[in-house]
Amino acid sequence: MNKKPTFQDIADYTNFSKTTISRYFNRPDSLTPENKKIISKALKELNYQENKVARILANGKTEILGLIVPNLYLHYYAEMLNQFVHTYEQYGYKFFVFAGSDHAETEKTYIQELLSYNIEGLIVLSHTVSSKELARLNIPIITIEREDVYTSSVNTDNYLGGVQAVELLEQCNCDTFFFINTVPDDAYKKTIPALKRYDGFVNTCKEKDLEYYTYSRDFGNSYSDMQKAVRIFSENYLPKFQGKTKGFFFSNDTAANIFLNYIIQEYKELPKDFKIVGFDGSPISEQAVIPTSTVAQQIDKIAATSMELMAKLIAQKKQAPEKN
Amino acid sequence: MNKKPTFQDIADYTNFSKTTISRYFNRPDSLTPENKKIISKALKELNYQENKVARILANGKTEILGLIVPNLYLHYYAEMLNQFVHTYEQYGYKFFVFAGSDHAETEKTYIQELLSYNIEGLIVLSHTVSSKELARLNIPIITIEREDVYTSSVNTDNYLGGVQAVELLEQCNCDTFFFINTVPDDAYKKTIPALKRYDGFVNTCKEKDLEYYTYSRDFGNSYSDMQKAVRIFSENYLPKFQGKTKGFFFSNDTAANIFLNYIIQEYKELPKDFKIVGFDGSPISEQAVIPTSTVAQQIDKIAATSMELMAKLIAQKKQAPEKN
DNA sequence: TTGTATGCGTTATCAC
DNA sequence: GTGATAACGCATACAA
Repeated sequence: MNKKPTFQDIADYTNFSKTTISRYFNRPDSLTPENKKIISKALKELNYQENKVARILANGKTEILGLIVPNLYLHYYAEMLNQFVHTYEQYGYKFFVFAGSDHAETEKTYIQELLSYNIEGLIVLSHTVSSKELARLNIPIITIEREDVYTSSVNTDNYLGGVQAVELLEQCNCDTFFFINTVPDDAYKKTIPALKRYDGFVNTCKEKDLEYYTYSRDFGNSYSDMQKAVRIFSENYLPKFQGKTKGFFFSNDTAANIFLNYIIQEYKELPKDFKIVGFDGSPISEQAVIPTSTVAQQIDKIAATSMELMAKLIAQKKQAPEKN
Repeated sequence: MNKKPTFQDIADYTNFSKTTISRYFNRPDSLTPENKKIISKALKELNYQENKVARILANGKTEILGLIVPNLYLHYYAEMLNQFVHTYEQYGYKFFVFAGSDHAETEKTYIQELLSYNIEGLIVLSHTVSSKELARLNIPIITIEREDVYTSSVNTDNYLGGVQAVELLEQCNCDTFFFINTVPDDAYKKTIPALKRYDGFVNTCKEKDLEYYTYSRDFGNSYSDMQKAVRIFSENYLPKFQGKTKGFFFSNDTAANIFLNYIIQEYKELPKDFKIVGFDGSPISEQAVIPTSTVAQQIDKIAATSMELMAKLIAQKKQAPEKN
C-alpha cells in the first residue's frame, strides 16, 4: 500500500536533505564520493524510480517531441517513424505520434494536445496545417518534404531527383517518359517541395527533346484507393503507347510498386518495354517482385538531419528570450 | 517575453479564484452558466492553453501508454501501431513508442524510461522481457501474441489458424503441406502463443493423414535477412518436390510475400502447383503481385480488444489499493 | 456555488 | 559541500 519512494524518502533514509539527493542526479560532482555511495545504496535499497513528471514541472524539459505523419500505411512514413524512434538512443527524445486525418481542424487538436504536454519541438510531415500557423506555435518546428515557407525544413533535392529519373530511364532506352504524381496539381500544393520533381522531370525532358507526359491526380488515402487509381491510369493510357519503350517515374515508391504489381498481373511478367522508377527509397522498392529503381531519398539521412536541426533549434531557444 | 497564462492569470482577470477556474474544466456543472461564459471568454482572450504536466503531477493521470514493438519493418507491427495510434480519438491515450532492440537489458531501460513518465499502462509485443518481470511493474500490462503467463494478453486463436490453413490448402488440392515458421523452435519460445499454429497445423495434417513438413528457423531481423532465409529454404527443399502440388503456410505475411516474390522471380509467374498462405492479415498480403490467402489475424480487432482490456485494467486499478 | 489551504515530487535560489 | 525554502501549475479536501 506504500507508494513509490521520493527524494524525501531517500533523504530521510540517508539523513541528507532532498536537495542533496537531487544534486546526486544533476550535479554529482558536488558530492563527496562517500556520500555518493551512501545515496546510491539507499536508492537501490528503496528501489527508487525517477519521476520525470515532477522534473518537467520544475525545470520545463519534457524530452518529448511531437511527430505528425499523414498516415502509416505508406512505407515511406512508417520507415520515417522507424528512423525517428531509433534516435532515442542518441538524443533521448520520446515521440508522441499522431497519424494525420487530412482535416486541418483535427490536426490542430492534435497539436493542442501536444502543446499541453509541453513538447520541446514538433516534426511535421503532414500537409494540412500551413507553415505560417505552425510558426505561430513558438516552439521549434521542422517540416519535412512539405510547404515550409515559415518553418525550418528538411527536404531532398527534389529537382535533382526529377533530373536523375529521366537520365535513368533514358539509359534504359525509353522512347516515352511518364511522370506520375500521386497528388493533385492544384494551386495550393504548388508549395510542396516534392513538386519540384515535376519541374526537374519536365525541364530535363524538354532539354533533351524527349516525348513526355505528366499525370497528376489524387491517388487517394488508402492502398486500395491507390490500386484503383493505378488501374484507371493504366487502362486509359497504356493502350496508346504499345510498341514504345515506356519509362515511368512515380512520385513515391508505393505507387510505383502498385503499378509494377498491376503490370505483372496483366502480363505475367514485366515486359521489356516497361521501365519503372520510384522516388522514396523506402524499403518497399527492395521488396518488389522485380526490384524497381529508386531515386534514393535516404530516409535515414532525412531523419538524422532533422534531429540534428531540432537539437540546434531547441538549444537556441533555451538562450533566446521568450516571445509570446 | 511573458509566459503562458495559468489558472491564476485567468482567476485574476475574472476575479474568481483559481479553484473556480479549475472547476470550469473538471466540474463545469458546479458553475453558473453566466460565470462559465465569463471564464470561457477570459480563456480565449488570454489565449489559455491547458498544461497537462501540472495536472499529471496533481492527479496522477498521464493519459500516456507505453508501446514496445520488436520492430517497425514488419508490416504486422507497423499496422498494429497504426491501429493503436488511431484509438486516440476514442480513448485519448497518447503512445510512447519504442522499437525493440532484441536485448532484454535495453528494453528494460525503455521500460524504466516509460515508468518515469508515469505511464498508465504498457502494451508489449516484443518478446525479450518475460511476463513475470513485466507483471512486477505493477501497472496494467497487456501482451500481444507472446509469452503471457503472468500478464493479461490478447491473442488470436493460433491453433485454429493452423487448422484453417491446412483446410484452405487442402481445398486447393495440395499433395504436400509445409509449415514455415520464422522463429527457431527452441525451448524458451515454446510459450509464445504463435507456436500453437504449429500444433494446429501438425495435428490437422495427422488427422487427415496428409504428407507434411515443418521448417522452423530464425529468419533474422531485417528484410534482407528474411530474403536470404527464404532462398536457403527454397533451394534446399523445393527441388525435392517437383511434380507435387505444394501448400505453404507461413507464420507471417511478410515471409509469405518474400517467398511469393522469390518464386515469381524464378518462374516468371506463380506456378499452379504452388499454394501460399500467410497468417497475419497485414496489408502486405493485399499488396502482393498475386494476392496470397491469409488466415486473417485481424490486426484491427486485436488492437481494439487490447484497448478495451487496457481501459478496464486502468479503471480497476483506480479502485484497488496500491500494492508495491 | 465559490474560496482557502495544502499537496503532488522535483529543481532553483539562496543561504550557511 | 550541504540544507531550507520557494517555485512549477493544477487538483482536491474542507470551509464558508
